[in-house]
Amino acid sequence: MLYRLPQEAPATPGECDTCPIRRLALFQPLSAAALAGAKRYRSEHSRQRAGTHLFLRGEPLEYAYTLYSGWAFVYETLPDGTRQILRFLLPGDFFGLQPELGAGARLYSARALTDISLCKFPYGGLTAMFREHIDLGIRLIWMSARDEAMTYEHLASLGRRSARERIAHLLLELYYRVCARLPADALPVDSIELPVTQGLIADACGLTQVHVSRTLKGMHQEGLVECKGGRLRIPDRERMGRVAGYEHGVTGTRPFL
Amino acid sequence: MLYRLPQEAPATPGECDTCPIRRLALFQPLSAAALAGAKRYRSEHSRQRAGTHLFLRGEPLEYAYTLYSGWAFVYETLPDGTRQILRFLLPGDFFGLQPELGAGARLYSARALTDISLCKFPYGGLTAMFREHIDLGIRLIWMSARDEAMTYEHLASLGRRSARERIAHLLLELYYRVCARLPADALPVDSIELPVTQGLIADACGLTQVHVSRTLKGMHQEGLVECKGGRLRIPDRERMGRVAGYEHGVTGTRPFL
DNA sequence: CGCGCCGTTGAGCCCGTTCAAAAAGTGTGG
DNA sequence: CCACACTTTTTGAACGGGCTCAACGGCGCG
Repeated sequence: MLYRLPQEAPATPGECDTCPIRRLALFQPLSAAALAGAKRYRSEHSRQRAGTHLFLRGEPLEYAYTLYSGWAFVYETLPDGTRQILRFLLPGDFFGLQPELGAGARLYSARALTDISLCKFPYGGLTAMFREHIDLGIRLIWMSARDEAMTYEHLASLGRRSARERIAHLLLELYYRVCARLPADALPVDSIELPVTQGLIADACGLTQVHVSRTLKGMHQEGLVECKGGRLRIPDRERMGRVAGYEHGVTGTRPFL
Repeated sequence: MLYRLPQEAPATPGECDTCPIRRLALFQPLSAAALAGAKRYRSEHSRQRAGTHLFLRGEPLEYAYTLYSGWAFVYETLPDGTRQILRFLLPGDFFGLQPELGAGARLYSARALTDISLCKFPYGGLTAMFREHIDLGIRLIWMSARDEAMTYEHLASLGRRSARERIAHLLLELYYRVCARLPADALPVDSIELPVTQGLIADACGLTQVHVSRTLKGMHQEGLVECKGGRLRIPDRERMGRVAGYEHGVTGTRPFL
């Protein structure tokens, strides 16, 4: 299945100064001059087909990445063969940075969900890059803080929310994250493209695919969501938010980029 | 309940240059000179009683923290009143950094588990501090990457591990994290002090206190753990690691600081 | 057309929950 | 040192949300 994502490939892929996702990405705070300098810490822009493994648990640490277009995900496989998706990656997301414990081996894996393109940053140059471009480092700190908050929300889901709450929460999150990457004048959109199977939803929510199917059917019958054929529509986000168990007034209804 | 923790308060609390947890903490990479400069971004050293709320969901963002002595935890309370513990905090841990979404309000809460002391960093000065002391920023980036990996492991627990696996995993993690904070010549220790009730274990593992009690009893009968009266002993860490579902050879048996 | 992946449906079971109550610690004040 | 209150842990019995196993239908693709 081929997904044409809202965020099209740029006219000149690999050229940071015209990069359409810079607003969301690591390089956001850099001036044009600084950008030119920082680019040498980046190896070539790379394209990967859907299904490609970007890295696997146990492999040595080589690159950190910025996802440029398409979808990907970070996951862990447990001894019994089950899988837990740890994070869905959307354009602009920075990932693959990991401390050099465990003999410098990857602790988890990452895989392309659609055809993607990404920027690669060799580990060897990272510290130097941050030292040379402090704003990059500061930007990364705040991006990490954002991602941490998002992961905490997932922890609360897996620990304390019911199946339907988890699913509602995940779909709503993905909806908002996708919207945040659309050009402002395209909003609001009625439905988004969602290249995510029920099996993947299950692996992200700590459920079985079978139970996701049943739950999703129930939610569909109540008019809460339409999630089929790679598209997602949430007729009433307010209501969906209540099902997802959002506390009113704090997170608001637009949790994360 | 009063817990005397292994890491005693230092002779001169608040003096960074003699700080016994610097090895693990944010200030680790700084030279003595840099340390003196960086200290002005820190407000006074603060002590709190067990049970104190360090911050609550919805409050404005004021400080980030380094926990100096004692135990604390970060948690979220869901609409139905249940609680999910997101992170246990041990001496040296940096926490409370959060992006300024949600109208600059805290998205989750933090609470002291024992009597604690901590260093407070006003939000207003953080960016300036990182800009002035690049090494601090870089250190924080790597600490965040470590914490992210640890949180991912928790996600995998809540999503895909059974009750006994989750509990084994959590206890083993806490065991190693405590050990990493003991002076090297005190190791190996037979048992550690663990100021954590079954209710807290339940809230961290996404279980009920009742089921934690039963599971822990079973594990005790098999000789896997002794977890009572605020002390934890793990007779056979190798075996415990297998129960926890560690993949051999990657994480090894010593996952995290 | 046939194969593989994805989603649906059904039946039965089990892990962990819920509700309830008692027992065992732990800290406080007389 | 004991009495009392409170928190933590234990134990029992019944329930149920989500899982397992299994089969079938639909759709895209070679």
